[in-house]
Amino acid sequence: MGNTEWCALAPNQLRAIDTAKVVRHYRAGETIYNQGDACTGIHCVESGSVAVRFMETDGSSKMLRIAEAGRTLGYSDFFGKSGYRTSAVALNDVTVCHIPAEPLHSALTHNPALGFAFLAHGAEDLREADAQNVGQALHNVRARTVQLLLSLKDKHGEANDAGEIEVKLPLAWQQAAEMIGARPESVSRALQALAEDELVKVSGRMVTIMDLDLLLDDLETAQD
Amino acid sequence: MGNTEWCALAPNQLRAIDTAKVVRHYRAGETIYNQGDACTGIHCVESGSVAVRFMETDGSSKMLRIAEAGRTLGYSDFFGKSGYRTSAVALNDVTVCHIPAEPLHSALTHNPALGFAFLAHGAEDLREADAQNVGQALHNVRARTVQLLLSLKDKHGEANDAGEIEVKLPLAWQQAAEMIGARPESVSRALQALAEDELVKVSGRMVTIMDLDLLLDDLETAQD
DNA sequence: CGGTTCCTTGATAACGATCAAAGGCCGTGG
DNA sequence: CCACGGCCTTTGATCGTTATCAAGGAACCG
Repeated sequence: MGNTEWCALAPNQLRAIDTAKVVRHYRAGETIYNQGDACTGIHCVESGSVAVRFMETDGSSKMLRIAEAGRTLGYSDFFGKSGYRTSAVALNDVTVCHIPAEPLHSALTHNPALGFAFLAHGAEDLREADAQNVGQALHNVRARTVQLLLSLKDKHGEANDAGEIEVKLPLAWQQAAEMIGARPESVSRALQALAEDELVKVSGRMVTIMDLDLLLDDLETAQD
Repeated sequence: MGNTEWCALAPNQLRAIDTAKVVRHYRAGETIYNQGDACTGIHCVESGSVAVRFMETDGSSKMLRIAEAGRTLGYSDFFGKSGYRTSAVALNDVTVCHIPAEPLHSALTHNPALGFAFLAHGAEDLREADAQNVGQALHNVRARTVQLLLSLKDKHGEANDAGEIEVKLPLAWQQAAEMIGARPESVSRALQALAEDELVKVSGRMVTIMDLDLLLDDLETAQD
């Protein structure tokens, strides 16, 4: 199960969770759970990337975040206990293990350290949500696009021979647009502008950051 | 301490916290803690309203949320353990009690129920942050203004004889604008438009919702 | 190869930001 | 009690960014 919150567990507790857990595989586009479904437990992403999105009553929706391997999904809905607030959809081939409510609840009651791990996890998610809020309110599409690139580079970036960072995006422009609160056309134009300024190179879903420092400078210098 | 997460505590644990806590009073505009300060514990709002805001390196800032009586401040920074991510400023006269790290940590280790309470609290904050994200991305200033009004009416609204809801705003337009990611001028104009449509009446910081259902309809019908 | 889906490109329009100025509100001090 | 200064709010005019609409092109897949 990798080195996640579960490290906090004693061997016998871990065994109880391990026997109860269900491992599932999803292909790109498949739904892991749907907004409104009853919350039967939590989901841990073991590999792949999962999009978390929220849909409004009128049908419009927004992608809230991307959960990478090692992240836990639906835990906040679990503790909030009123069904899933969001939907989770696989962005590529994904392995998820589902942990039913009961063994989890029991482990939490017997091991405070596990609770701390979840609290830290929750703090991190809130931090990211707040950061997105701030970015959306204060920065223009170009800056938000850069921020998205920067946040994706950690998990999806790879340095090449030229000292550049190649980021293989796990999402379509359309979805990227949804993440930063813009239209696909605007993201397309923003990336084009960045390419013209020789800050990045774009080729399909592969974006190469030519000079990380220059890109960071660009964020600082941004007019809004 | 009202009926907050602390209800989960046994009498002797409660006493330990009670003796360690420090009650403080703040006047409008005073700072409870500053972004970047070391996190010495958590703060519970006992009365009044507290603004939580985040400032960027360039000086621009955004108000993230308003913490009302009964809410806990800084807990996510406490669990994230790297200083306060945000600043907290009193919007009006406020009573806050500060609970130092040590007794809190100890109570959490000995009482899993307290951990659950904080997890639920965190889930709620994340839910609200997500909702703000969605609103900011999908709705125009008028709709966001309405949403802010609706969210404030629960704590600051009061029904009058005519069946209307009078909402006494705890913040200036300027701050309201910062919350919904807009400029004060835009909020002013949005409220004016709502008044012209006879959905609300505005008089200083008192906003009267003339018909809640009509206002909700307006949100649904909104063009974006 | 035809279909779908996604991306680009261009033209236009609208929403909200920005700038500037004037008017209220309130506390302070004469 | 009135005058003053500061801060917030309103109002008007203009500008810019981004959404929107529309059409053409590229990539992918059966």
